[in-house]
Amino acid sequence: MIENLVTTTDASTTDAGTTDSVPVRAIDRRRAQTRREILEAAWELCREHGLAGLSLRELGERVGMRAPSLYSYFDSKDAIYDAMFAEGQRALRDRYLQVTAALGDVPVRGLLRSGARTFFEFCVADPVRYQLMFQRTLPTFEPSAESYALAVENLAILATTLERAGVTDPRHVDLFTAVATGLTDQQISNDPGGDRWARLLDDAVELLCDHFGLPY
Amino acid sequence: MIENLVTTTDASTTDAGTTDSVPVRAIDRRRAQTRREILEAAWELCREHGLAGLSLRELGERVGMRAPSLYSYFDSKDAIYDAMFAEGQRALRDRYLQVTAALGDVPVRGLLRSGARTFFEFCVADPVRYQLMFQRTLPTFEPSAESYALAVENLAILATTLERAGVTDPRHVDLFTAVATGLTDQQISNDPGGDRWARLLDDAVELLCDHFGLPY
DNA sequence: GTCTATAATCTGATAGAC
DNA sequence: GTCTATCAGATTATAGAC
Repeated sequence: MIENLVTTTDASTTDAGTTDSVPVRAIDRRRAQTRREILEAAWELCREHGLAGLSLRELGERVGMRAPSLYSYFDSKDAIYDAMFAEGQRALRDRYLQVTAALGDVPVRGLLRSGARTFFEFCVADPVRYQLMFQRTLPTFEPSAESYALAVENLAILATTLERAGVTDPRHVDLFTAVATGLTDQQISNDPGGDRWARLLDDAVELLCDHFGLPY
Repeated sequence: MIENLVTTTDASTTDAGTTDSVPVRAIDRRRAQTRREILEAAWELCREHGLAGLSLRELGERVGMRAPSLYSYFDSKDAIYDAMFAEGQRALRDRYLQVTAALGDVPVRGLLRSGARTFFEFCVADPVRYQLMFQRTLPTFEPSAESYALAVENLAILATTLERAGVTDPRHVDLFTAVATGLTDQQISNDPGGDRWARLLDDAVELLCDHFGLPY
């Protein structure tokens, strides 16, 4: 899923050489592949032991290497969290763009409905990712400037979608995001695996659209 | 604040002896006082280093004793978290009861408005407490049966308040809680110390009341 | 790039003297 | 009840051989 999610914040942009470029690029590809494997294992471990329960020993073991070898791929543990954060933001962006591209001239309420549902399902699908991306729970970790920029980009996409739908009042924007995250949060915290709040999503969006005075 | 919050889950119910009962009770009081001091220091440290950043050595140092001595007051680190969780639930209950007692025959919308604001302000006042009470972020910690019962009691108080206001549809109850937690969560995560979402609270409640068809 | 070895430090928890 | 000493690990991170 999400095949072309590269996750290389540093491995690209240096493949301009022409001579010997084939083996070099093969090595880069291998390296990027290993980074992906490490991150995939990191996600697994975080789902098993909680976000803060990630250990480099166990992570190394999971990908078939010793903990110190991980430092060939990431500068620190927080750098791994940062790559995961960025990966999550990219995945959300791809999901947003994919959905908004599929909908051509859908009515504005449908736009907001599917926007809210896209966010909701993305978050519910992986609570640990949600925790990393949207909640301040790891005291030491703070996203890098590059990763933070991805988060800002996603907020911009959201704002654009709302604007396309005719929601321009900042208070309305904030209310919309609050309702969406509230339903999401309750679903994750109080009915994991269920649909108790998911079933309220469309009604909530409709209610907000009425309040905003949007056309049907 | 909240003077009579005793936090003794185990220290009471054993003061039936008549002979020598005065010094025994004095010792119990001293013990309970020390427990309170430990918990107060634990809150402080969690606010400084995050919920998961609590360390028994540092906690002992903060209250003027060595880490092992803490085991005279609490069975384990998780027992400390559990006492904090219970303390939070009791504080919320006291706040609820205090507010609903002050309002006698207030109109139903006013009841919901102040109920939502009570919850909102309680949570925003102490994000770490909010995290401990309402978010699953400490992998090892799970509230004890007694502490969990306090949480259930608070949910019952909330349900009763909503019912008093005429909100009986379970979907409406869930929507109300989702909106309240959504505003709360956004305020804590994206505007700590500010009032960006606090200012939307009354409008949101009014919107929900309209939707529920409640009288003014 | 991967390894071993280890630094340096932290952790929660226990034993037993006093 | 408090202490010291310690268990039995855990942790991230680095040095240096290969």
